[in-house]
Amino acid sequence: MSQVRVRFAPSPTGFFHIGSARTALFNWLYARHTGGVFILRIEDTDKERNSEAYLNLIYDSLTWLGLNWDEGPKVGGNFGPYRQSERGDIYRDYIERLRGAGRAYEKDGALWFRLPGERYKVFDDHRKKEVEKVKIAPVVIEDRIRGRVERVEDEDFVIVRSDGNPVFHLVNVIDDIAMQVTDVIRGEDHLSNTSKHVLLYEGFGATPPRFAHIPLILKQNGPGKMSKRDQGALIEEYQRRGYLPEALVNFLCLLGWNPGDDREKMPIAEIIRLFDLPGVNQSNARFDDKKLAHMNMAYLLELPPERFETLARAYFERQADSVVAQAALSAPADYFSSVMRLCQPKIKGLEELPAYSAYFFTEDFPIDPKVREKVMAKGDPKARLREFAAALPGFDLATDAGIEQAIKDLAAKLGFGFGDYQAVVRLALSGTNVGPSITGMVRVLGRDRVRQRIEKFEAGH
RNA sequence: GCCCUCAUCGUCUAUCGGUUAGGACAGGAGAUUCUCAAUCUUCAAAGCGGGGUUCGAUUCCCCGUGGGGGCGCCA
Repeated sequence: MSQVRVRFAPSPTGFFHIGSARTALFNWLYARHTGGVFILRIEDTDKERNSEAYLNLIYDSLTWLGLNWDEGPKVGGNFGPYRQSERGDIYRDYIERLRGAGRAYEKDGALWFRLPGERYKVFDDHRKKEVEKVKIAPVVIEDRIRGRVERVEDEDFVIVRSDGNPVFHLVNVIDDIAMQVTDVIRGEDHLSNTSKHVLLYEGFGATPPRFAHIPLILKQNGPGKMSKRDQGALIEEYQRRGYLPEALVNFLCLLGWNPGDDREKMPIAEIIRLFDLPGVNQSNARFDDKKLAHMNMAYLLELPPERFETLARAYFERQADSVVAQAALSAPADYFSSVMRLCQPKIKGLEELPAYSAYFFTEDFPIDPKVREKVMAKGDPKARLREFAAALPGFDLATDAGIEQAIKDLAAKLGFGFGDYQAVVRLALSGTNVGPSITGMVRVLGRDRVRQRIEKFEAGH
């Protein structure tokens, strides 16, 4: 069998969203699974709505997700150009072939595709007008996911607008023929259009590709499919929020596909090995940001610390206008590194990082009044803090275990528990009751900073 | 309105006619721990309705119902 050639064909008319990304992903997976070719083709025939910014967003998003294309803009290929706006000559040739075969005619300034068969007129009460229909056998589509689908396409349709621009159905089919696409993998929203496409293939005397219509992604709340306007729909939003692309890709794979067993978190190489079109579900899936967040956390936890640190720095750099980010970025490299190692196992996503780590980078952090009230209400925390400060010079701060032992010794000597010191020291050092281990905090902050913060706290509270 | 399509816990899903209907996220409870997370244990939670076919249907067929999509000189 000849090599698989699939394409992802977005139009740069809006933000790149989850649904498009999943379609791109499934095409990419199928190409990688079969050792085929993944083509990127830009469907920019709608001059009114196209923009270069949206085009660049497509490139950026695909690249960020790791969905590299083998043919297309920037990388070239033997079937170019890969932007429809540059393929006018090709379309003209194909259109002439259609005219020559008597399958296209002009009406109202536009070019129409002629269906073969007997004609009759009928009133369409949805469109509130009389339309001409054609008696024609149903088009049969052997869909790789849906099975056998039959649909009657019984009206001529426009293929070139009166302004001279060819419509989507036409150029989509022409390009798939010209680029020798073997498998069309796209959203189910195109299933009803497929009858038009099959008829066009026949009009051109070409054999249609195999079709695979994948289920749609439904919006998280409310009715309908996910669209660019929905909360959490944009790829760039996840990029900006510091999500890990491998986590997002893994999550997206599971929306409409599964390996056939209970595994969920899987390396992409394993997904490529197992992915196949018959394994794709038929029913639509609702987007679930909680599950995505969980997947992201799982990936974040197992990241090598150096990579976490790199990503964290990049995240702060994107927030250059924030005071916390400024402070974090201007901290000494080894200090920043130590703080990140403390934070990585504790946070669920990079976007928690600024709030979670702020007090490491500034002395001007707030004391949470509710936490203060709670901590100061029990026992005699001020006394514990004084005792801690007094013992601090004798602590060995080299390791967490050493610090833990020092606090335990102090507590045992004076007849208190570890917790009696932990809570109030944490409050004085961070202003809150959440965070990394107290031993790690003391070690990373260092003796001087710890002493100063305790003194400042004692003076103010 | 017409056409296409889909239907298992709240959500994502497993089950190739025979299972105590399994897993994951979210939720509840507990354990662990220096806080908070994480982690571990555990609880609750599903076959849309009605007909068939069959010894036996979540699984196959039909009809409803419900969801989704399409019916543009948008893609």
